[in-house]
Amino acid sequence: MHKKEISKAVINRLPRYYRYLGDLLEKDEVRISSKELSDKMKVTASQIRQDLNNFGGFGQQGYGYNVEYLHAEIGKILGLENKYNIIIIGAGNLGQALANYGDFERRGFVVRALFDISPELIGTMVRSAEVKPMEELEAFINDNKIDIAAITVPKASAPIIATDLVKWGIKGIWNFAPVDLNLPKEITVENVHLAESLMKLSYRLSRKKKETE
Amino acid sequence: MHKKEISKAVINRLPRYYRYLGDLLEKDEVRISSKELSDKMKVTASQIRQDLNNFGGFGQQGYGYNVEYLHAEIGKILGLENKYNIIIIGAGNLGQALANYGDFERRGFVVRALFDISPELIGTMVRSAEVKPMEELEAFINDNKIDIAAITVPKASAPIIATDLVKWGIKGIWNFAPVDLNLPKEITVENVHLAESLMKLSYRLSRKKKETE
DNA sequence: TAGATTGTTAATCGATTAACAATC
DNA sequence: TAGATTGTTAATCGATTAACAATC
Repeated sequence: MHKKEISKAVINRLPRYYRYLGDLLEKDEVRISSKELSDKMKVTASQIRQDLNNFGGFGQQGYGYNVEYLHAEIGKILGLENKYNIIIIGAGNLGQALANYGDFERRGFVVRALFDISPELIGTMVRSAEVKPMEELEAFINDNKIDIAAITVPKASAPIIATDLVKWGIKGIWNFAPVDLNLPKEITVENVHLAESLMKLSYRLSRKKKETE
Repeated sequence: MHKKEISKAVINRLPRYYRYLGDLLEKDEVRISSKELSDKMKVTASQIRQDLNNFGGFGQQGYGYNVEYLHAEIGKILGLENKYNIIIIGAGNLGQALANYGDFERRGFVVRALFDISPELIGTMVRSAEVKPMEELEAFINDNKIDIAAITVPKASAPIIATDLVKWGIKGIWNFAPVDLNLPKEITVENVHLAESLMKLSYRLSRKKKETE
């Protein structure tokens, strides 16, 4: 028997729920109703309840949801109870920015090393991770239990490197290169296409400009 | 009379069409049918035709689409025929990474300055843009025609800075802080939530792991 | 108990896909 | 002209919202 597949739209919303619940938790809020949360997040209460009920009944009639409990449960759903070892391929500004962002580590994502071809970068430290030469990549993956590789290299090299990474056993790829990686379906690829994000902004700006003309 | 609003799903796909057409253009491809493009992009040909016809009939029966023409038209739709002046608030690694990314400039997005509070950064150059003190922000916006402000400051300061930016006339915000900015609806905000992207990756990884257990 | 709010079913809305006549 | 492929309408599918009985 097949458990109903969770839709992509729902999954996309989960991290945002998690963030809002984390914020409430920091403010020592104990309980919240779907209605209150819906006001804050500007989505319908109905959608919140539908989304959560894909995973289980986390609330209580007449009361609402316990903030701490719901936060923890969504964290589990998102797989945040696991620890993830990350390597970053490409130690340019973006790679360094990712390595330096301490919030990831708080959530259990630990950057183990960066890799680059530039001799000036090799050997330097970014936060607590070393920049290593690409030649050591395969061995490093073999010797360490690496879960995720972030790709921040130029467009042209990204597909080649991705193929290598998969060959060497990487299962999760966080891709920042402006290209779609065609990899076996058992590999999980999450894309961050900054240029496309900027174009969406420019679309909306230029359309608003046209409206007022 | 109201022209039918273009759905968000369609707009989200436009930059990807634009990218694929740009790639084809570089390979000197002259024409492409919705079927061929659908094979490459792994979406249905029907969706491609539907999406494009929201904006006009760019193709020709029996022939398909002229790559160069369609690329240019989508560029116009996305507002890429305009030039955009950008400032970056926060000159940390991420801000510097954005300023250094030359591809944006090629598309008409020019970084005019970065702003930061850190004395070590102030006065330094990132590519062709200077890091200036936050005190000069208001004057700089007044003296230059700034279209977009990228926010790469910590979560706590982001909403305050965003409010100031709006007060000083900024209409477009590219927000990298992990917070939702509640601004007047005439302000266009495009969010890049890296932590949420990483959580989506971890969700999918941990679910695949469970499946094989 | 009475009031509040969930969990869930049913209704609606919107987006995607299929089909095909129009036409290059 | 015959073949190919668009533009567009109609059918299907999926996601969101509304409604309300269940129940804390």
